[in-house]
Amino acid sequence: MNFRGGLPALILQNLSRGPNHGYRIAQEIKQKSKGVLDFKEGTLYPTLHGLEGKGLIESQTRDENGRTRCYYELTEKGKRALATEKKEWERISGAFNLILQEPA
Amino acid sequence: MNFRGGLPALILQNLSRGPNHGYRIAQEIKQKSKGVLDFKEGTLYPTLHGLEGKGLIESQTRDENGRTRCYYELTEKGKRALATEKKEWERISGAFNLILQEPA
DNA sequence: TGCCAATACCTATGTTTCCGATGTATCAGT
DNA sequence: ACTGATACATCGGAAACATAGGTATTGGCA
Repeated sequence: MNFRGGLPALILQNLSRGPNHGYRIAQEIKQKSKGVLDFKEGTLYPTLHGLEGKGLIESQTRDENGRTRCYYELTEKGKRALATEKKEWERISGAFNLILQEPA
Repeated sequence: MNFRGGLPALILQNLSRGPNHGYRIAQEIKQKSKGVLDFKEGTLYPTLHGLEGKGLIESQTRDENGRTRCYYELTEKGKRALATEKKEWERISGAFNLILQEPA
C-alpha cells in the first residue's frame, strides 16, 4: 500500500460500530475493502497502542475460550477525532481527484 | 498533510500537460488543489530526481533570464506509470470510501 | 498422536515519504 | 541596500508502514 496515513481513521470507524479487538479489526478492514486495505500486525498493534495513548480508545482485556482478547472501545474524544479524520479525508481525496481527473 | 504517497502521481499528471520545471510544478499543484496539497522543496526535488532515476521523466536544463531552470518531460515509461498510478488511486480511495462511508 | 494452520497478542529493525532547516544564486520592487 | 520571490539543492529527523521474528492457544487432518 503506497498511500499512508489512514489507518487511525479506519480503526476509529470500525470501533464506532461497537467494541472490537485488534485481530478482528484488521480482518474486517481487509474484508470490507475486498483485500485492498491489508494492514499487517506490525502496523496494527503499535497503532492501537498509540490511539490508546492519545485517549481516543480504551482497552479491556478479557479471556474468551482460553484466548486472551484485548477489546477496544471508542471514547468521546475518539468520536470527535473520527469526525475530524473523515473531513480531512474528504479534503485530501477531493484535492487529489481535482488534479488527477483534469484533462490531459 | 497526513496522507502520503501521491506526489509522483501528481507530478506525472502535471507533466502530461506539457514540459514544466520543478518550482512551477509545485506551485500549480498547490493552486489547483486550492492550497490543500502543498509539497515543500525538501520533498519536491528529491522526488523529481527519483522519478528521473527510474526513467519516468527526462530533464533538460535551460537558462532563462539568467535563471537556471530544469525542465522535465514525461517519457513513454512515465506515461504508462501515470496510468498505473491513477488506477491505484482509484483502488485505494475507493476502498477508503467504502469503509468510511458505511453507517455507524 | 503429531503437525500445521488459524487465532491473538507483541516488539525490533528497516524502508519510504515527507517536513524543516539551511545553503546558493538571480531578479524585481521599494 | 534590503527584502521577497524565484529556482535549485542537500541534510537530518519524524511518521507510517512492512518484514521478520517471538509467545501461546485452539482445531483440523493425516
